[in-house]
Amino acid sequence: MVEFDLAKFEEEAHERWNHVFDSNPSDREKFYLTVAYPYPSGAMHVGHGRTYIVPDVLARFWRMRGKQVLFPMAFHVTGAPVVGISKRIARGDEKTIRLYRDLYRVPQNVLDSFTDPLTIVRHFAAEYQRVMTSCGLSIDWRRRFITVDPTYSKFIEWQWKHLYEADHVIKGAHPVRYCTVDENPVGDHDLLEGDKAEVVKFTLVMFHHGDAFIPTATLRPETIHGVTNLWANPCVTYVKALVDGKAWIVSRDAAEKLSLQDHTVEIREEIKGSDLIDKKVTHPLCGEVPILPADFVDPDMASGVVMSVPAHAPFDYIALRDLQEQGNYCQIRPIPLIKVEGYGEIPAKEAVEKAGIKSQMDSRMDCLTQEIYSAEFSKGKLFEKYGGKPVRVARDEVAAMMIEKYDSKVMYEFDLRPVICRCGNKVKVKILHDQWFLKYSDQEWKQQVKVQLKDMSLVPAEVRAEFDRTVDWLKDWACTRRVGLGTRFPWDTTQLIEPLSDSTIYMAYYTIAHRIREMDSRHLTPEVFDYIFLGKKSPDLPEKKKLDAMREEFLYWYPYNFRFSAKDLISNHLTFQIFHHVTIFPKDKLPLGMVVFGMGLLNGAKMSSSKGNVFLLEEAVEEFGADTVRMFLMGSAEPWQDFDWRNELVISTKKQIERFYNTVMEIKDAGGEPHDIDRWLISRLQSHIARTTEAIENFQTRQALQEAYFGIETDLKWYRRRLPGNSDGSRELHTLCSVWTRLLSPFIPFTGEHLWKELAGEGLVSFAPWPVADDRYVNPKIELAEELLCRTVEDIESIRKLIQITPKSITISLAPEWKWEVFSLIAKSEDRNTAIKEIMKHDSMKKRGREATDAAKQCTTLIHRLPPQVVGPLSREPVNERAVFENAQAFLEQEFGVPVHITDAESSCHMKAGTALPFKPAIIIE
RNA sequence: GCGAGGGUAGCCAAGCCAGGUCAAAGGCGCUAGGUUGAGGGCCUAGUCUCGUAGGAGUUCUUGGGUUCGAAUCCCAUCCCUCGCACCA
Repeated sequence: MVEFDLAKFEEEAHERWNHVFDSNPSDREKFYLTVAYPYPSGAMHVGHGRTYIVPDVLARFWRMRGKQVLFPMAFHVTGAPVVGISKRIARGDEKTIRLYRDLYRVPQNVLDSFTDPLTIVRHFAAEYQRVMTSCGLSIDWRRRFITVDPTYSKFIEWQWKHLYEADHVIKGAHPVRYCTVDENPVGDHDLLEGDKAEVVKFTLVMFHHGDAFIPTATLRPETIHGVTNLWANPCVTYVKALVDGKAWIVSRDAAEKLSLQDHTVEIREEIKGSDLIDKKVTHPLCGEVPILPADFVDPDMASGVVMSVPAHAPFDYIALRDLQEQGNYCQIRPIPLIKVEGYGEIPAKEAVEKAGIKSQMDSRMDCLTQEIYSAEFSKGKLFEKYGGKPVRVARDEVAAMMIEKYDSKVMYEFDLRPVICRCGNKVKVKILHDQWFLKYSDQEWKQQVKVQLKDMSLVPAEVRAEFDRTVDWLKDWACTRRVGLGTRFPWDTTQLIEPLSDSTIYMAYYTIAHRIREMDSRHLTPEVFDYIFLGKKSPDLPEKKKLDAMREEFLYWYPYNFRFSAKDLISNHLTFQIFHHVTIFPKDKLPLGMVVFGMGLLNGAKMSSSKGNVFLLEEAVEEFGADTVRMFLMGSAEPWQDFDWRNELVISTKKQIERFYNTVMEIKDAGGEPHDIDRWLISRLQSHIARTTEAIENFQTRQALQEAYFGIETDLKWYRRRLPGNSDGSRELHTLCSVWTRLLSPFIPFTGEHLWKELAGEGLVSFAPWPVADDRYVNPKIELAEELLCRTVEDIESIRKLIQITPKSITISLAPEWKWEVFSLIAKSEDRNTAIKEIMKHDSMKKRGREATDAAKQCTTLIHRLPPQVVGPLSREPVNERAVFENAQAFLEQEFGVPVHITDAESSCHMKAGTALPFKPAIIIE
């Protein structure tokens, strides 16, 4: 007998699987599943493992069910991150190098070549393919491509032509992070600091000062009515500049920023901050107010001047108070304008005093500010005299009104500072023109997507709400970039198509990927793709034969049946792809279903490559074996749930596989004659087959394993316990082994192949027929009898444990026939509460009196406790309990090591005998 | 803040949609016993409280409600996780 050795099984299987999963159109029904292709910028960890193993299990399952299965894979290499990585490696960034050298185990000579971004993705794409193969993924690798292949770019260009013609691509302006030294937009990877900072939209409230404007930047324009003063920093140098031909007074930093945001700016003169103090300014909505000094005003924050609303802003309140305590500006009073539940007249004052804050520098000030802003935004209402509207409504209305009537402008600025480019310069916000958008805001387009969503099957069902909401919420998407790898944007070749936008219909490309490779990319005009995907004929198509073959593949495979992807992609990729599909493809080629994954944890903490909290998939496979990794990942949680990788649990998974293997090897050649217990085993097996099948059809890998592994194992344990001492089991066990191996082989294909060779001799289990539950083998009577026996054995055990005497004999006393009548009447009755009354109306029961009522009550309790699948048959037909126990007498005596007697309760004089109920005989241990 | 999901025994986790099969599957950990004995062994039993007869009592975040009956349905509450975009 071959010892359990996963490494050996893996080697054997890989040899036999060479190219067997390559899949071509055939006369069988197809099943096409795709999973989000990886961005290969680093090594695979066990979290990735799950993402690709789930579809593989499904692919293997449907293949065994006789479908023509397509499971392809490609690599997404477009985008910016890898460009940043290569730059960091080139300049010797320690952190990056450590990650790649130590965690991802890239040899030094390879690492040296990583200064070229394409080399990085090519290296890891090869790694991915190698590790995926080692995990046993049944992928058709002929169809592999990467997203910078020239043929793929042609395909993307074709797609965009259609989007453009459908009016979904528009040009606009967009604020971006921008470095004025590099003269380039700044991506995440180019930042030294401030990667959390977001661009927010400030309203510039324009105060008049002589012939000039003093713009103050605010997020709360509705508070204009409560302005008591402005704040300027006396230590800062301001400038007077002509902005779009009109004089503005702003900080020097602000002047430069404004020039990046669609304003012409000419600086005319410098003004010391101290010269502004005590000057008066006016605004039509709040009248005349003074400018007061404040150190906290940051010249790098928007315009460098802010308006002060001491009633509602803690910073303003406390700054004003400080000045007043020195005896200045005592005539200024906070002007409240917002009523908010939970606060009195002047919320800022109240909050500051309640918290006992003494100084502007108090670290709690930010929290406090946040708290008041939130409360006012969510629950606040303007006073009646200012319109009485809720703050969240008034904010936008006031801003719009001030822009229209009072010269206000919008200014973009970061919500956090500093934001520093890796060149060391401060990053600013620039409004970029020539920015292209996908018009996801288009209501009609949204509507088409919604219609399609309705027809799609979504797993798990709960995510439907999230999809619906995402469609409603999507705004225009900036779809072109200036840095990174990717396909050139057709209408502006200085820009690239953004990586999420080039990954929306590539599932269609898989169907032709292995054939289009043979074509010259220069021949791949839009007309060619129109023919392949849409069947549109045009003259002079090149290499018509090849095109026809591709058209045939596409028609056969498309649409895909299921797409698998991570949960966090719902709000972009998974939804985008529906948008693009509905535009380009006809109804019968639109996606059919999606499965959304949960995320991976490592020992309870979120897996993250950047934090080093990952376990590499390759290491896992080496240490525990591919089948172990697969079975653990599939069995520890359902695909859409989060799973937690813990080594000690993985170890026990390996033991389970070993136990399965050893059991099959032990019992497969048993040759005994079948008994009743064999019929029981095979009967039970049918429901395990049915339930496993149903679970996998519903993507419940965990449920399926529970059923296919533990369900059958538990039965087998009971079976072997029930066998007479001298028996190894019957030849039925061979059937069971064959079924069992096939049920588990999608999960543990390597062990599966090895066992299948032992069992069947030839052929691959990967293509063996999936077991089908056969009703002819289902025997409810025998299952019920065994259930009765098993329950009785459990009862005997629990009594024996409790009384702790050494028993000399066991008597099983069976309930009389009239109790079966009672049982059946109660079980059948609609209302089990009134059933007792009904029963007592019968004369035969009346004469038993109290005894009958008690029995009825006990039966009611029992019926509630028994599973419905037991109660149902019992109510129709009593079990011949005597036969069950007499057949099992030898077994019982062997189990308990004492003589076992079977009696009728009615003829017994033992006081316990009266407690006998149907399906629950009285047990007397003496 | 907005949107989606979730809180079950020492831990992980099933059950909840279709209320009585629920003191609540399975696993891990722990405890005891067995295994004539190496190897991240294997097997059996126990693991809320009480109980010398298969039982009873109190549990499923918290507080209410509906019901003969609630882990499951309704309302409220507290806490947690994820997404909120130009980033794959």
